[in-house]
Amino acid sequence: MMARAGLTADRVTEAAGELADEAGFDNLTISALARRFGVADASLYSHVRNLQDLRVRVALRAARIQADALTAAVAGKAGKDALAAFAAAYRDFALAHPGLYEATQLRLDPEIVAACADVQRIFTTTNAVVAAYGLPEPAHTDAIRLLRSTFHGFTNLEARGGFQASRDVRQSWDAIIDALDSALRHWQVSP
Amino acid sequence: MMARAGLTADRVTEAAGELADEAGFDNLTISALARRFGVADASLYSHVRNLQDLRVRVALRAARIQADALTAAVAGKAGKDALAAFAAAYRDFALAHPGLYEATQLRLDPEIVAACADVQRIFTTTNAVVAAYGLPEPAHTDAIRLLRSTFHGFTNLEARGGFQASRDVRQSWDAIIDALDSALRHWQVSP
DNA sequence: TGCCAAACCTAGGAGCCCTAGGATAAAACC
DNA sequence: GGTTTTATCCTAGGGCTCCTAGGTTTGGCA
Repeated sequence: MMARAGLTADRVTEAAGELADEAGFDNLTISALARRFGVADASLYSHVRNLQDLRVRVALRAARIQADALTAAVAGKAGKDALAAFAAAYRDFALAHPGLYEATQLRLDPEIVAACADVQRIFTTTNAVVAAYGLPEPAHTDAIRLLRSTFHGFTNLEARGGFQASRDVRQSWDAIIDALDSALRHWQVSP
Repeated sequence: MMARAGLTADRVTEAAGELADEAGFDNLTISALARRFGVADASLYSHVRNLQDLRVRVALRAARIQADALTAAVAGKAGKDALAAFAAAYRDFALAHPGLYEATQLRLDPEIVAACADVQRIFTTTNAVVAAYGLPEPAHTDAIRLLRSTFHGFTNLEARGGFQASRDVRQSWDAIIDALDSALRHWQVSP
């Protein structure tokens, strides 16, 4: 009588990502997702253990998409070129997929993080961008943290309308890349 | 028979802030707050319109505390001294009051933001710190956005355990302040 | 002391998460 | 093609949350 929706863990996760992008990761809910499929809430539990599991799946999917975008952006580049390309890909991903970007901020089990190749790819790509500046440890690690903090903080503020001054946000972003590049080149290595 | 809890909007908001600090802003719930007072859920609705209203009240309270800390920290300082003091106060607040800090990230109605003196104090204080570096517009605004982004991103990452390398987080923070100071001093003002 | 405005209550509806166990469509096998 | 098996999807229901409506008690004040 009623045709089946043809659900599977992947399709559910994919739709969950779309829902998160449209309604926000916080509003990613089992009920809303079931409604989207025209299915009872309970039906989703055949494919997903519970809401937390669904959120983790979306986060891992987001990591894969983000890792793809970042690694593709910096391929064959170095120095400021790589930094600018990395930054552009980072911001573009956050703007194009606000829900997935929120998902990347989910606190994941350290074991999952260590085992997830996509998360590791993000690490190594970030590492490669900074490595071109030739900083010794611990400055290298500090520089990575600076970049992660600034990119994350900026996109976060932008996403929730934190910049209300008239200055164009994109131009601020470009100026900040310049400033970060300058900071990396002139990093003061303490003894 | 049963002694009254002596609730009032302020006491409710204060307790809500404590609960948010202990359990996280996301877990600030009407039920949990009522339990904390030993009172029925419905009783709180005499003092607070609804959950969203409670969250806004906590956010405004957080803005006041944060504004107090920031303005007190930079009083009488300028240049890098002011920057370092601002940064220390910012991070200390985020670490001491994780729930209130999360509350400051709540998306508020622009009218409320404009009308809230404490939020404006945070703006003017940040503005003053950057003003000492004498940057012309639009570099001044870009520099403010850099600082806000980096501080916000760093504390956010730290709060959810985003820095897992062995490098001490506090030392990274200090190095990043140095780097930001350098970036502000050497800001490249485009024509 | 008696009245009034709060403070606080019980009762109950709606939405969400999740479990248990049953029905049914699609695939696998004979 | 018919039968068995499997996985998909269902209904029923419990617990937690937010919130409303309307009643009861308390503490202060005339």
